[in-house]
Amino acid sequence: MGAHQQLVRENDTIDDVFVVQSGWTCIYKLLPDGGRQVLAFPLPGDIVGISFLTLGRALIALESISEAEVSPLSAAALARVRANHPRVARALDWSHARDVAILTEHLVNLGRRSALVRTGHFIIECAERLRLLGFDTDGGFDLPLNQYLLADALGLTSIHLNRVLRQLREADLATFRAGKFVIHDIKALRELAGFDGAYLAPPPRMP
Amino acid sequence: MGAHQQLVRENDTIDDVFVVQSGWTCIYKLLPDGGRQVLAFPLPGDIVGISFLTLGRALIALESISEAEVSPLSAAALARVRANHPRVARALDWSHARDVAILTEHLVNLGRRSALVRTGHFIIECAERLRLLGFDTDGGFDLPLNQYLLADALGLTSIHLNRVLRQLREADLATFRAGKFVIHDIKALRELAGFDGAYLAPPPRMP
DNA sequence: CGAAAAATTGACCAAACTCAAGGGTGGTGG
DNA sequence: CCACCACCCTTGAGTTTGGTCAATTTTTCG
Repeated sequence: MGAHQQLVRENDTIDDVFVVQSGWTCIYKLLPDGGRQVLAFPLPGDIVGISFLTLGRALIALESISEAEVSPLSAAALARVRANHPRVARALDWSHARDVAILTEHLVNLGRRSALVRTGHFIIECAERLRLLGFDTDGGFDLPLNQYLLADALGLTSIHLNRVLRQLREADLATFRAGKFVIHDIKALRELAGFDGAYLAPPPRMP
Repeated sequence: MGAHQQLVRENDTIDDVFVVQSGWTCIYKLLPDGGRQVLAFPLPGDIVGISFLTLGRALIALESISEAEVSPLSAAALARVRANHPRVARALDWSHARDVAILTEHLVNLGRRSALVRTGHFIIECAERLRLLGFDTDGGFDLPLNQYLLADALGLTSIHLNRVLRQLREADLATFRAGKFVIHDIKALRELAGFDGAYLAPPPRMP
């Protein structure tokens, strides 16, 4: 599927979850005044919409932001796999718990961190998530977003985000250009962000 | 149990969930700089910590803020009740999905709403949640918090929250005093907040 | 090449924070 | 009964952070 395809709209009735197989996606909510808050960027392996099966309808929208593969999975199929494969069921539970942990950290980010620290935290989180997926993020990583989308995730205007990115660049911490983050000094960036990756850690013992 | 009792600290290892039976509680995260972000105020009937069973340890802290009853429930007991009572299992799923929806709305609140609108939204949400629990919130409701805690929930300083509360009072929308909100004009407040309560709605058909 | 999208910048403004000082209020012990 | 203390609330003055408006430049892509 191409970039910028809408897979779920707010208030859609839902019978499937969506399994991201490759590429970048985002989930968001719109506001009456036209604003948008990006809630998360589900990555390959992530499952979107588990809770909306229970609620009966989507409270958020889902969109691809790069070329992406996203597979719908019916509630019935999900229930079957859960029933027949306890280890998979546990993995699903863990995945969902981690999603909530990421959402929670995002909330903290918006509520209690300055634009600069918040942006730094976001960068480290992305790098860490990609690293756990097996990507090498030492020097940086692809993040195929424009600054509008990034700003909507970070609760900033795109203009202010632009200035924050310049600060990061001028402090030789990280550079964002053409959909790529280059990290110059990950140690300093982690320190700036006060990053504690415990919420991303895989479970103690999992298949 | 009395007010201001800590039930779970961040990073505690966890074998139980906590069922709030009566009173007000809050869950929060602390920041390296001493700041605090309150994530939610679980009310009677809410269950705290389901996802931490899966993760093995708590990523948040839980505290009572008023006189409250909170019952621990072991993972084993929870699994048993799930297995034996499908309707209860469904209710638990729904409750958890709703918690995530509330968290999500809180995130939107912090990311994209002004202090005034955000505070208004919070008030309406509380009133609505209490109403769904059977309380009469037409004129207002008890909210046994101090302004520090409320500010930490809303991502504001207590000083600024105080000014926002004054604005609400002077606009004849709502008054907060001595742990009570009095709502003067709920219609106008809803409008101010752009409140859409869909995320709180009970499921289409539930026991 | 040329149009559209995205990024960047400047000047100015508004929202929210900081610092500092008072005021209430309820509880406790003298 | 009152003085005192702890905790919370309130307000003012000044600063900082982030937002708004309005260009201009750069990049992307057909």
